Amino acid sequence: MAKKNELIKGSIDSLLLCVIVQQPIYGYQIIKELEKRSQGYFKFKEGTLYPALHRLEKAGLIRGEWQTLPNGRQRRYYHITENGLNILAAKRGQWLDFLTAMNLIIQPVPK
Amino acid sequence: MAKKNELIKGSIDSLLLCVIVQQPIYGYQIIKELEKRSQGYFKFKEGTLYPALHRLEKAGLIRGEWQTLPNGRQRRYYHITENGLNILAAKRGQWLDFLTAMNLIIQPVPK
DNA sequence: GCATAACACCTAGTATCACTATGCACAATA
DNA sequence: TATTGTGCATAGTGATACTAGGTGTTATGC
Repeated sequence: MAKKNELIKGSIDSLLLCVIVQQPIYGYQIIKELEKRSQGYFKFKEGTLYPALHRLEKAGLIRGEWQTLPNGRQRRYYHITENGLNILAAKRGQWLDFLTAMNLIIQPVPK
Repeated sequence: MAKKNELIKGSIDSLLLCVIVQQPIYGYQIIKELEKRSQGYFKFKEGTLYPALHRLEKAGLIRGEWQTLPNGRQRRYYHITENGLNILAAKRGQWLDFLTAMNLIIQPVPK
């Protein structure tokens, strides 16, 4: 059964923060942005993204604000909070640690 | 509240296969081996390891065999199967892909 | 001698979380 | 006109790593 990639689990929060930290951005655009930047690797579904955004907002790492477009439609723009910045820095460190540990085990493609 | 590291999810199978592929080894020793090789980063609990081993065995990626030690005690040694070798190769590739994608997003520690 | 840690296996229950599927609403395109 | 794209949202599901507990033996510390 092996899902496509269980590795992704636990990485979403970091990915979202990485995108949001660069500019206020709304949900739908985040999906597009992550797909573009990862050269098509990350293709999150709305069912994955929105709950994650709500989680992050509830945790105080990001803050969302509704904005009304000229045509009357609404978008919810997220920006990162002070706390979010700290957590993002920590998460980058965690990623490096994890990466290092994984490579110590998985790399040895002795051959 | 942000578990220590959700990134680990999805990586266990690969880690186990990486260790088992090098030598027949038993559960308890796998924990020690992963901790040693990762310089203390990976410290899996039995409650994580044994179900994972059973899962891999059920999937046909590894095979376990009970061995009786001179003192009469028993250990279950696991070795990798042909299918396990293939999956391991695939998982190594998946790891590289994931790694690449993650770095494209997370790396930009501009500054 | 006795208690604690280490060895070595196991399971049940829980929480998390990314997924599928679905819904609403409007705009643009085919 | 029908489909695709934009933009938000939730309910339900499945996978999985965790906590917490259990069994029994051996080695170490006090």
